[in-house]
Amino acid sequence: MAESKYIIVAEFLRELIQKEEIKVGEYLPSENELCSRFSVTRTTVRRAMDQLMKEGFIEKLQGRGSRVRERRKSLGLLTVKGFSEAVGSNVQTEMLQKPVLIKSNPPLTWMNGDSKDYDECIYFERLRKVNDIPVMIEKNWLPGSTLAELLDTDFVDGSFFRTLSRNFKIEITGSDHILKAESASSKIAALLQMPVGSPVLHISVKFSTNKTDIIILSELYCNTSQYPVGNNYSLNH
Amino acid sequence: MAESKYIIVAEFLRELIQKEEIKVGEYLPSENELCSRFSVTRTTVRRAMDQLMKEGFIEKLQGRGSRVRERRKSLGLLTVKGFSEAVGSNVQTEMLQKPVLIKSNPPLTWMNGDSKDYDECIYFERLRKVNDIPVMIEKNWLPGSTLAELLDTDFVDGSFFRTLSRNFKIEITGSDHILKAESASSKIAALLQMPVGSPVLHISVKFSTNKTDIIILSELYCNTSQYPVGNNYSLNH
DNA sequence: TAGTGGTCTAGACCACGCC
DNA sequence: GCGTGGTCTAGACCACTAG
Repeated sequence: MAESKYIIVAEFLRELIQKEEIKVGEYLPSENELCSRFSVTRTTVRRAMDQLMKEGFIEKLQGRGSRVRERRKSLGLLTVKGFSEAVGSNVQTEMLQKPVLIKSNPPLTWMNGDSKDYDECIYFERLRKVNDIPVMIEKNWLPGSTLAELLDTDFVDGSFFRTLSRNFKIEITGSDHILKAESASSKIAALLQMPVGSPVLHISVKFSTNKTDIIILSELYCNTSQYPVGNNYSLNH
Repeated sequence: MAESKYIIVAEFLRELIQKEEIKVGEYLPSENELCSRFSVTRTTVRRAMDQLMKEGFIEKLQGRGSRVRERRKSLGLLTVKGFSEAVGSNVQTEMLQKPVLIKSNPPLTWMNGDSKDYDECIYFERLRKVNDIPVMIEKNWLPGSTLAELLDTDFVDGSFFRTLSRNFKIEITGSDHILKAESASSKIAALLQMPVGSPVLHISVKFSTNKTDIIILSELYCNTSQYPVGNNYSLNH
């Protein structure tokens, strides 16, 4: 069964965006041009573009055209995106543990019932700072070894998610969060340079992607005293 | 300028759902039936239903029909919905302050720059419990006095959001969150029955609605030790 | 005025669920 | 087999933006 035409058109455009052959703010080919290029009707092209709009890749401007937008703005801060896109300026990232293949399971928070066992996964750990003040510890698990290439790859612009998009065509399609306020353990407190027992925001995240077999698990510990965590949601993509 | 036909069809269906003339799990009229009822083509009807799907009201099942779904499931837990929909069972709500019209501004968190001053707003405060354990304090502001009727209205099924939907056709279309882990003040600690200084999750929320002049502001304080806060996001409505 | 996206028609055929 | 939603065609006219 061949793929639908609108999916083919959407994939074509999505790849142009992922490879940044059309950059943020630049316009896609017009609907009529895409019609003739793919020999389809405008309905089909519009369907493809509606899909990309829903995914947050583009926005349409009547009378002007369709433009690539910054995807983060349509997806929210910590909702489904990483950190380097989240805070505008003066963000530093310290890699506490470079990506390695480990032989144990990811944390159990999300590993109940629905998911099989993974005998190995890729793990890395980072410390995020704003203006040289540590604000977040980020532990990441990528179950399975499908993406072992990641071990040898430098992150595109320092961004994990951008690397997944550009190099592997993996896009985040959803996320589940569990939020807790906890007292900082001695280890967490030391890394975040705060007194032991201070309140920290603990977020467990499960990201789902367009590849059904690929998920990403994260455990975040945030010092919110100066930089609270933001999140936003909108139906009007 | 008359409204588009697909908007008229969508409004017709949305109202049926809001009034629960079609209940959760029940099927809408088929696309073809709506075509003849409104004298439009299937394209137009499908457009209307795509809109409702995006808003989270319905889901389509190929070969069967289109069904009303529980909207909360498409919008996430604390993302854009209230509490009584969020936790399945054993939830009690204690009204600490019944809705009143107060003459002061809502809290300043969201009142920066973009928004005008409100000389009055509706305020109410609730304590949410699970299995008789207090888990969340909820302070709510509804700027302006447009909805003064609310003061005399009992909440539909005890739900504030359902009341807005059923009685006022107000639907949540988005939300902004600011999350902080804080130490419980004596007042908060007393209400949540936890020691002073315990970590509490403080969430400031701004809800936007389909009526541009109506927003809702909330300040939530959660004891997450037993009942953490959940949140989820998905592109695949 | 030319080009873009927004709405809409009147068909067609396919894939799926159910009886 | 029948009814449902899913995909697609080949047009049409409108609303908006920009040169």
